[in-house]
Amino acid sequence: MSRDYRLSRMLHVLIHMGQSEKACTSQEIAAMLNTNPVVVRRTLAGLRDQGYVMSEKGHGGGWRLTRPLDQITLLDVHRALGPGALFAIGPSRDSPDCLVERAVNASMADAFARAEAVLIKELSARTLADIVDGMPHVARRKTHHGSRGHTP
Amino acid sequence: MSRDYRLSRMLHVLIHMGQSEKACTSQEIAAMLNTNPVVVRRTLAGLRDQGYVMSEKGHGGGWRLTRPLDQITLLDVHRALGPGALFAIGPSRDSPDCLVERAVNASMADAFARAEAVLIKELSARTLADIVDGMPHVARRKTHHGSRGHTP
DNA sequence: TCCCACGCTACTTTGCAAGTTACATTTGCC
DNA sequence: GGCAAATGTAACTTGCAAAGTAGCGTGGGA
Repeated sequence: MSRDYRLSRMLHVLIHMGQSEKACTSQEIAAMLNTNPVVVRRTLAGLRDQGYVMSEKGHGGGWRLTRPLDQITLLDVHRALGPGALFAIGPSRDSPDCLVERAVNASMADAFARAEAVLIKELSARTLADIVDGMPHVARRKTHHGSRGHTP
Repeated sequence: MSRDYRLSRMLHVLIHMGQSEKACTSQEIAAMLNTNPVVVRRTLAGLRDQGYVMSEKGHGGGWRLTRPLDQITLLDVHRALGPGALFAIGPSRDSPDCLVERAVNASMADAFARAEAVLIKELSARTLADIVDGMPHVARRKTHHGSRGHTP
């Protein structure tokens, strides 16, 4: 079962944006993430619509953060990416009228809801600035990406 | 992103086995889950290998529980299904040398680990018998499945 | 002996998000 | 004004892991 790497990727990208003076183009971000510029635009569109980034067309255009890193939580980003499932495991719907299936799904839903509550709490308690603060000192000023772009 | 319904399905099936006097065939279980008998055998093989069910060939053969429902937890079943991901979201590996990516993944890993710990705790604290106890009284004795098999 | 039933391999199909192509539109630079 | 940089978005293709399926082997009870 393939995984959803969008959250990790966007957190990565947003921190780089927060540390850059100029706008980042979709092409540059695509190179950073080993993907296609169109995929970058699709993903960032959600963050733009929720107000965390803004985009500009034309020369010198690209993407910029709209607020400081300490005002964006991991939960903010997760939610801006849209209603994707948190858990890979879900309730089956083979026999909706079956009382056993209902009871099983109810018990699972309760267990998963508790775990989700913890995850939501954890994600909302961390900002992008916290992630930067957790990095080695030298890295805060100059991340791995030099003038020659992201290391493949 | 498709979901993994095996846990829910197996919990469903195991409870029915626990309430049945006779063995359940792969064909019967497949009908219950709207799937193919081969898929049922594949999935139950893991539970058999871990000792929760046993299988018998030939007339009157099929699958049976090896222990009472109150001695099987949701975690037991989950683990018997093999190393599948709990979360749909994962760490990206676009730039393994990038310090930002590492910091992002470390922060996410910590948050997800806390949620996973809660889920593991919840799943290990519930048995299949607890699920049955949570059902309406009449349903405990005679679940929806009558002599004519599972309702589609 | 026959048929029930599991065991398992090998191959095909499916679902769906990413990948890709293509084109429209905006915008700053020269 | 022309050109190139850059986003926006539709439409189509691709990749891939798990389910679906066909087929055959083997054990075992009637």
